[in-house]
Amino acid sequence: MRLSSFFGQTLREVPSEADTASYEMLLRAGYIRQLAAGLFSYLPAAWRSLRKIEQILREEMGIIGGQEMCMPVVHPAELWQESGRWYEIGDPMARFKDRRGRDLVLAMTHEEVVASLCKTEIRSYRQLPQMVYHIQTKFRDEPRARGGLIRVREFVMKDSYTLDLDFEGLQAQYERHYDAYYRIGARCGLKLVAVQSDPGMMGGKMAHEFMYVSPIGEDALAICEATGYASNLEIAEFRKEPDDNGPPAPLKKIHTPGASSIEALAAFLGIATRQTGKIVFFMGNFGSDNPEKLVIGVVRGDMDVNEVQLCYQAGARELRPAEAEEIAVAGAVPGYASPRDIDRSKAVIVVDDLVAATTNLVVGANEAGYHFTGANYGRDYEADVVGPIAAAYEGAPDPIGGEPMHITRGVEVGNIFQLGTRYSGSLGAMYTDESGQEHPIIMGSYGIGVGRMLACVAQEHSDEYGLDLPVSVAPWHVVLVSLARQGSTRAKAEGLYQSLLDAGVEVLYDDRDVSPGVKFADADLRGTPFRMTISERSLKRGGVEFGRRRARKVEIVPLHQAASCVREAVQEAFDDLSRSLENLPTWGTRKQGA
RNA sequence: CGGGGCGUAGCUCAGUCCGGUAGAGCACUGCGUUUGGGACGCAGGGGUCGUCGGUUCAAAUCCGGCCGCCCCGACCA
Repeated sequence: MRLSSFFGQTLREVPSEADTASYEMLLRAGYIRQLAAGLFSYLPAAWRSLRKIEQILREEMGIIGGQEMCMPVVHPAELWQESGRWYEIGDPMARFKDRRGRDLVLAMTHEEVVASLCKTEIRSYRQLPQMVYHIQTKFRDEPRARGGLIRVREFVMKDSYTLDLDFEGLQAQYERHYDAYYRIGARCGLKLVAVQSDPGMMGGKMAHEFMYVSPIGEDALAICEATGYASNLEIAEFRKEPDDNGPPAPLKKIHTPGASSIEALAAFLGIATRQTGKIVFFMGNFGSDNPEKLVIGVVRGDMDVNEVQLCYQAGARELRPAEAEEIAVAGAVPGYASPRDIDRSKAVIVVDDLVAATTNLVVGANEAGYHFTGANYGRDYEADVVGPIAAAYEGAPDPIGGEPMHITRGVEVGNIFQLGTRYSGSLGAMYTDESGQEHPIIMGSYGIGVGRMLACVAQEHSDEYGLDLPVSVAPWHVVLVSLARQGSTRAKAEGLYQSLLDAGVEVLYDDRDVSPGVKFADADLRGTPFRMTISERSLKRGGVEFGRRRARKVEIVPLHQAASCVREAVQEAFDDLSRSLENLPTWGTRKQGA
């Protein structure tokens, strides 16, 4: 590609909307342009990179037996009504009508379509297992897009779907995806970490997310290097040892004026926050048949509630923060709230298992300015559910070996879900077994965001000068900078460009009539891993300069060897990436709890 | 959806408080000088100041509605 006629300009100044390094660099390097919130155009540079990522996805899906296909972006509402997600998912699903008034949706994902296809395509156990995938646009009307390509509304995703006779088959395909996802990350030059995750609205029981660990990530992760435990904080467990607060003491009501927070209470009484109980209030949605109900969570004062776990333990579909009036209905007094004296018909009380096992906590008295000391579970208050609802925290002992966990952040690049019969059941995707019995197909679904992968690679592989992409993802292998001022040099540059093309090297040829500084700055920004410079000066020294992007030292390569030299360097770079595949985690070698 | 910020040239921003002929840098066009890390000079082109309405002799500026973008929170397959 000749830069003189290339579409996509670099920006010298940082666009004000750039909130992450990846976004800033992808904008400045002329890869992407925002059209509206969460909607991006991919300029030629980005498109080349995205197609390379897609090709890696195709190859790895092929290796584990996937067959590529393509399913529509627009779906009839009936399909989503049958699965129930038409009703479960609210605003994130974009809905519209066609000219006949028929309800349509923009695809958020394709479980329904796959299940629907299975109804006609899969009849017999002889046709299973199967694995299909496509690389297709999705739309999710996110309440708030951010981070450039990190969180967008329209995006391209590779999503694959496995179809099995039974859970053993599902497990096998799940494990193959687990391994493939690690390989995909490595081939893109990005280290990913698999963490256990919440199956959430996908249904099913086991799920992992493949995370790019970075402070820009939106998910919090609990990871223990020592034991290998790795989990999304949403479902992270940790080992709990109750403090020894002595044998149960009598319950005593005490005056605690102004101590309406845990910190103030602990300071007032001269005790540690861990000797108190913290009460939090949510409104739980318990499904269409039940009205909303107050959900009261109780954790130890030094801990926070894990909302996902509280929701699960309470048996609610979803939680939202409760309003003051809603709290008052059950008889609770915020700031001095107590698990005692709650109207149990109006609230679901969930007590953390650690709290239930700890004696003599200080809790509110449901009366402004008063608390109880010596509160003991079972004697002084009871719960509808006792379960783990406390959020893991920095240094919390991991559930396997009790080693301290580290809380970090990560971007979810991919995920794998064991769906089971969630969709095949509701949509009637059945197969007939040897004995003539019908069973729902056992499904799994597996996604990787293509644009998000590019964003993460860009985030990881950039410096103050711009992008420095891995050879597998960079739009071009090498940028050929011509500083030619004489016609004869220009002719040599043209010849070199042609010989690089002939050698199969992907070359961006800077043939523009601009100053050297501009060319070097753009070369640094655009992220090609190698740079070759031809000029009167280099020719005087015996050829052309060649080296890594921004290399301090460059080697002089004779003109006639230049193309093969680049080709070899590119091959070496690919070989390096291949070597990084050798010691990747796999399902078989993963540590317990990973 | 709640809280906050912003909307002026392709980009980054000044001008708004205190109403009175729309600005700068970068980018772009032409000419000349330059030429190994975002050169210089001269001459140009480009904006119904997000939008609709109100106040006023007069609105980028004051007031109100709406729209859009960004940040924090909520939400997130």
